[in-house]
Amino acid sequence: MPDIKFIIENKALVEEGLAKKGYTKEDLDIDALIELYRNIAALKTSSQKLSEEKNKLSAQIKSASAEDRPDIIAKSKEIGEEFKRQDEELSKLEEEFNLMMLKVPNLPSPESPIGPDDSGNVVRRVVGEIPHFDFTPKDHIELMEFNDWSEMARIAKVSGARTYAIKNDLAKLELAMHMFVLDKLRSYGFSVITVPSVSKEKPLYGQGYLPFSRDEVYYLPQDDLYLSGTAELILNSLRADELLNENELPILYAGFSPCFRREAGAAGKDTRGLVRVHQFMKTEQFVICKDDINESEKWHKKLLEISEEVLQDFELPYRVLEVCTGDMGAPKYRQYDLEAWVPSQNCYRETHSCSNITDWQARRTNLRYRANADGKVRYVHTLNNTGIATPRALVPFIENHQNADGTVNIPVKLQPYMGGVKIIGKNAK
RNA sequence: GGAUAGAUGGCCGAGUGGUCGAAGGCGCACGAUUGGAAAUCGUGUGUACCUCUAAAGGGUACCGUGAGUUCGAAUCUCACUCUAUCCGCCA
Repeated sequence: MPDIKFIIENKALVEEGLAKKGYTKEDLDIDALIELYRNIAALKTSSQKLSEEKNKLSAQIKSASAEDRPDIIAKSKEIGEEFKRQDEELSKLEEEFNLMMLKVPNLPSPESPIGPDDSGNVVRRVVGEIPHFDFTPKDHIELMEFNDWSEMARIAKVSGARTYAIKNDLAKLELAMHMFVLDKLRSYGFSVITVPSVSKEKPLYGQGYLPFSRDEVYYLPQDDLYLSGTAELILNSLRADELLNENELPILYAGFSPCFRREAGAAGKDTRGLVRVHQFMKTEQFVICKDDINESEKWHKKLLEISEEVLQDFELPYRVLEVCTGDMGAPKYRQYDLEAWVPSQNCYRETHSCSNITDWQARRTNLRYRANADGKVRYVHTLNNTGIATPRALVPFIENHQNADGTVNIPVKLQPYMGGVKIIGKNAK
């Protein structure tokens, strides 16, 4: 949701950005949007003039003589009626305009690779050695069964498809990963915060989930609430409508929450195991910073660096993908994905998604700050990145670190979070 | 679930029909004072939009949200939302 004035003044640029993101004129008609805005401005001017006149008359009434008074009142009433008519028309147009504005995506960074879909994503770097096993490696499901780490078949009976129940050392590992990442984020100055998984509707618009992908989110009609797909949703609205002091920035949150996704568009994909489930746990990095593209790009790099460090500490081979314009969601200015190596699938799978949203969400949540330099009020920039998301991250973790006897090595950095244990599994001593 | 109370500017808080964008305080900015700072004193300090513009200026709206009464609403009426406290229940 960029500024309408910016859209008018930079129409060519905006249309170019929309095209890069794969928008056609049918998706979003910028000319119609601008036309609508012009109509609103004209009507507003006209109705404000009426209001002005009416106010002037009202002010006279108190001091008017007894014989003038009825005339003034009558005139004022007349104007009032015309004003009401125009005002109603104005509300209608504004509602239409606002709905349209909610559909305007963020413009992509000039640095972002241009492409139609995920085929246009660019590998920026590949880190770590892909393991070569001198035995036949198990996939993560086999490892779980072998070590009595899960109840996948039974939980499907209870909770349906795409759910998981893991136990014993694997359950401990899942929680240890979050504790490890939360501690790391705290050391970088983030406030650790646990947040709810239910949300009212408004924050979904604030985040930019709505009006774009309603199918993806669980809805609780009895309470008119939604289940959150990520703590980003909650953190993005936590400070909504506030006017911050620049000295409060940047605000760094490490948010932990259970997350829920319907996976409506993923039918048939990753149906087994821990890769894609309806409910998972995520530690999220969320940053609120100044309205300065250099500043937010700096944070974007920093967030990426932190999650790369997580994967390195977990001793996982991974690659950094820069997501192309056509594969980015509407809110995003620039996006990197991290993908960790999954031996059983012989490919990299996404574990982290790191986005600079610039001021797009802040405009929706009305989150602003007063700049020290000139005292002006500006929208903040927001950024988000996965800290760690489980159980998905367990998949590359246990597959890459497995031994011939079915045990799994715990990387040195994580051992303190596992009570000093170096190897887990039924054959471990 | 039951019962009360409340929602005003960056924050706190006054304000029961026109002189209220709104007292006072805090905060913030600038200035004076000081060797420097604190304290003190002085001055200033809302947001959004429209119009005009080189700049200034002019105007409209906003006191939780929505409707209503009135020539005129922060103030009166109605509905709703949210918050706090107490009781009950509860991980």
